[in-house]
Amino acid sequence: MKGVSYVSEQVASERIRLVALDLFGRLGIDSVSMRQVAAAAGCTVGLVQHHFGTKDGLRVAVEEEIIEQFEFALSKGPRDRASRDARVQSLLVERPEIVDYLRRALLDQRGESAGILARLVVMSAGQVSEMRASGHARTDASAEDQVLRMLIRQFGVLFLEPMVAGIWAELDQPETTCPELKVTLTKS
Amino acid sequence: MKGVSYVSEQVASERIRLVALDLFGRLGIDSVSMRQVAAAAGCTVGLVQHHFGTKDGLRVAVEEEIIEQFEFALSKGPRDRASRDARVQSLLVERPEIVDYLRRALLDQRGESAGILARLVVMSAGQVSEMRASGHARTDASAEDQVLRMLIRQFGVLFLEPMVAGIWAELDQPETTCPELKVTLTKS
DNA sequence: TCCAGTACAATACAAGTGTATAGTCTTTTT
DNA sequence: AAAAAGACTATACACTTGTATTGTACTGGA
Repeated sequence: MKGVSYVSEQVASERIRLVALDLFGRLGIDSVSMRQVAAAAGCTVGLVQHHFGTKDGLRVAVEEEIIEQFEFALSKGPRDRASRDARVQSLLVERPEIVDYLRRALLDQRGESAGILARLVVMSAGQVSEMRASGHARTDASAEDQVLRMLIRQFGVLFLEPMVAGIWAELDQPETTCPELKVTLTKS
Repeated sequence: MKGVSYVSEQVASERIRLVALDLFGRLGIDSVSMRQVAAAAGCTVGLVQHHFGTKDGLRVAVEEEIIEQFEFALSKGPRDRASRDARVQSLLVERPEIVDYLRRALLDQRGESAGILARLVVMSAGQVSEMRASGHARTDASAEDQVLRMLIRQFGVLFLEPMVAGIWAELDQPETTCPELKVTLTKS
């Protein structure tokens, strides 16, 4: 046991999982190599293999981390819709890597990463049926609709945000790529 | 000049460009190899190189195709907002590969593919300023707002559609991955 | 006829990929 | 203390990647 413990001095396997989640979310799984992950985690490729076997094993571990966070946010605290939404929302705001990762998973549709979406849908469906049973949700609307609305309510804005931000970035500093835009906008 | 002309018997460079746009949009540029493009176009890698130089050259050509389609949709026909929106909308509906490609470009934010967004923003800004000048748009609102609204109006639904469809797919056939969901949903 | 230019194919190569294997420490267990 | 287990490194291998190079067939103009 070490006396001093820096933030970066966690157990290595956890550090690897965290940087992998970050890199996967920012760049996409396929665009991130095992060696990049190892370098970012400050270890060698062999150690990543030792802890997670293959790259797909690392992906599974990363998704497991996400699922755990969701389960935690859903299980603790009061069970009404507003409270739960707030907890999920604060999780997503505090950990944007998760949003990035899920956005890519949702975008890809196909591929192994689609599985995590199924699990989140299952969790949301479980929440909806529980809220229906406990009187926190109406029972005169279809459960599918409520699930979809719950997902859109929680992810919609966060998924769209980088897209809108990207457009805004182009509007704010268009002179780097297209000098005439700024003029057009300011004069009109 | 050939007497018979099948649909797949266009000039090869055009065929390559079209299948590249399709593959890039569906799988992402990085996930598509030159050899995949060549195979899908029914030629060899050498020919792709011959026509487009590098993979980045192919990407530029693909984006040029998209820009041309937009310019055509914006330039022809009546110039009021409703007509223009309808033309752009029908372009995007008829060619979903373009939507797929732009969704990825917008999602990636970084990378060379961000450039095409800048060009589309410039085009939209030009449209807005023209509509302001010709009285087809208000001048009491900010031009930035109008540009953003125009982009969201034209792309928003199409960008979101596959994501929502993905969630719906999980809701419709969840028994493949999670048997208990179907029960939960139908009984509640 | 020559010949220059273009469309296309075949192959070769260096770099990067995931992963298997073997080895060296360090810790824990007996 | 001896041994088993785990953390971690180093290296090698087969494969894919983008691209450079070279060669072949066909075209249209001189």
